[in-house]
Amino acid sequence: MKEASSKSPGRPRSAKAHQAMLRATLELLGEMGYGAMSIEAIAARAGVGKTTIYRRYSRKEELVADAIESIREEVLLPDAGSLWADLDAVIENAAQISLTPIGRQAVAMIISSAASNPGFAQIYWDKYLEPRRTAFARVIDRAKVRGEVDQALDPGLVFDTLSGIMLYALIFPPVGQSWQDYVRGALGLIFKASDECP
Amino acid sequence: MKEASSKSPGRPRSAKAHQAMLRATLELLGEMGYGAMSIEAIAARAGVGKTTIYRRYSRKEELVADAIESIREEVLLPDAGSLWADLDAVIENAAQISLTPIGRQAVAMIISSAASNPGFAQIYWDKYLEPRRTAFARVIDRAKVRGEVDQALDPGLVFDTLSGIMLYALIFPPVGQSWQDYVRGALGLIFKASDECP
DNA sequence: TTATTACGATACGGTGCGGTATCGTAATCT
DNA sequence: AGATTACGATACCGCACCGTATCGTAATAA
Repeated sequence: MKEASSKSPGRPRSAKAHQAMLRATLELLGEMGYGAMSIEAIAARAGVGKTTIYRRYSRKEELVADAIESIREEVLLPDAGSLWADLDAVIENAAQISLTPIGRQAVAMIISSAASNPGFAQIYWDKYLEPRRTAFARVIDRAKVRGEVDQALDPGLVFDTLSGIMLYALIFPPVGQSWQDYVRGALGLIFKASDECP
Repeated sequence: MKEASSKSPGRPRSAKAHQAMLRATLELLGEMGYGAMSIEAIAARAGVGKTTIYRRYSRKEELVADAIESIREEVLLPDAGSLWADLDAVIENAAQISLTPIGRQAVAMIISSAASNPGFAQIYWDKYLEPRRTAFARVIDRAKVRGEVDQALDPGLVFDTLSGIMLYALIFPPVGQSWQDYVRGALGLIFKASDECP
């Protein structure tokens, strides 16, 4: 009734239970962080038995990696008409995701376990950063066509710098200014340069 | 023989034991991260009794906060003659600290617990970032005197952006390029702008 | 000296979690 | 139908840790 695959006999694995445990994993990750998270707590939150989790994952890292990987999203950055209108869309998109508890804890986990478990950083890169980096390159391309920025500007480097300042502002929230405005100001530092400096 | 204070009678608290537990805390923080660190392990590593720790700190966060706070360092940025020579000194200084296991875990801890325990971020700001931010402002001032950058350039904003890209490069190490060179390239993005755009 | 406090070491009960096993039930294949 | 596999629930053992208490010893003040 759920998964009409074929192969083996017996009751098939419940997609519902699987989704519930991934969801609970993300919730708890956001609430308490990777280290403090227990399989028992995840099972309880998801309303599934521990067995059902252990049947799928043998280690916590596998579960968490899969949970993060399950976050699929579209990165849509339609042409807003001008460089800054496009940039505002980029900032807003990032704000709605990175300012989330899950986003915070995911980043913290990546940094903390970068040495012992580089897989987390890879997943985060593949699933989150890389698509945005590609989309951002298109924004810069459009700006180049419009003559708004230097033709030689490296989109990847700009994206990394932008990501950096966003991350920084996430940890040390600006005072007397919105997160978005602050990021916009830092971005101005870069694009004042590549305007047109003949 | 250790702390010749006055007041109360009885054996005074051992400065040696105190220092040993702070040191062990930093070591273990770098090795396994905040969450996985136990008081028992700290006591064992420091060669002190658990009692001796509990007599001073009632919670792990207090101990860790104090340990991080105990890292005192001078931030010396002597005039190296040119803007880029000064900047190289800044980058090198940051590299030697942030690329350390302790530095990594400290940052991870701050991000992870930023919501539940803003004290960590505050300590990091006061003890690490703020002194560097001030020192960096002097670097920019010198560059302004030399006419190397725009007079209106905001030193704080530049510093934040620089810190951001450093943090980003810490999480996602550049490939085929040293950390320092990568940061230098990103910095070029900013200072190409404020060179002299007449 | 005596009183007082800290020390390292060890032991203790309590708790939470890991990971496995078991149970009765539910879903699916042949 | 019967075989097979997954399910949620629960119990279980073992372990690591927490936080406190206790012990004999060391260091200091009066």
